[in-house]
Amino acid sequence: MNEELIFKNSNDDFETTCSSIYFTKLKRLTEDYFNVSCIDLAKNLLGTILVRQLSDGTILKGKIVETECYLGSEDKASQSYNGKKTPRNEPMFMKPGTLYVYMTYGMYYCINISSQGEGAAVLLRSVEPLVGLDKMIENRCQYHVKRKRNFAGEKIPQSRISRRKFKPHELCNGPSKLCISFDINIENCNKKNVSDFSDLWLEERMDQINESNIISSTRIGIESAGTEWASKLLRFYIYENKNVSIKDRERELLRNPIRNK
DNA sequence: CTACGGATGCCCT
DNA sequence: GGGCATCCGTAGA
Repeated sequence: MNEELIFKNSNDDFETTCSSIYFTKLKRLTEDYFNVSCIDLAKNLLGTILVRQLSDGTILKGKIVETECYLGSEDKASQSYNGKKTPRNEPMFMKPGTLYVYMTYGMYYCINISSQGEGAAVLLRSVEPLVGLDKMIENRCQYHVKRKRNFAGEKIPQSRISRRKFKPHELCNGPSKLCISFDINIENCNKKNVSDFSDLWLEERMDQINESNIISSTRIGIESAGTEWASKLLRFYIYENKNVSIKDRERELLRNPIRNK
């Protein structure tokens, strides 16, 4: 549609297209935007732009392409199930638009945005990188440097770390990958309200997003909550977007049998 | 391509 | 002490 800009990375094989979003001043989402039901917010967030300003002034941008709902008291998979309120999940109960960042598996973060509804929040699962890909790669690489070993527990030689390459769609295709790429952690983002925070905010979408290109699917990694809640369609993603962490081919077929054959 | 196991630290019971 | 809204490398098809 609009003119496209080719982004080049220091790696030769690393390039991606980026729409004119890079140049456009988009409207920031204000508090009213977040004061809707969890499911509405999860769908509305698809296509909106996540913007992060790092302490050194670097701007990172990405389009939200995958979200999940955690409904609150009734939802067995939610940390706020049964009205459970703890120091950790308090942001889920704060006013809509509040960021809830928590640590999982001892080494990863996830970021949520609270919505209307007691204890309800939307998990941001995947983002399509648009601006600042170099910095995102650096953040992902540094994460490995910090660990000084790979995930098999072997030490990684420095030379190998610097050679590690990321394709654009591998940078933020998962809740914790996006937190690493965007340098989001508890200390710098938890409990802030996205409608009034200078380091992280959201901007209105330019894409046409509607029921025809949203896939509804089951949530990821919550099987232990039991089949009833694990099978509810509370995950939403943009159809045919490469940055989605896990695709649901069955649901895509149901939605669009002709296009998929 | 999918399946699987291990890392790792903190929260909550 | 159990479990976790994950990720990654390896093994095998």
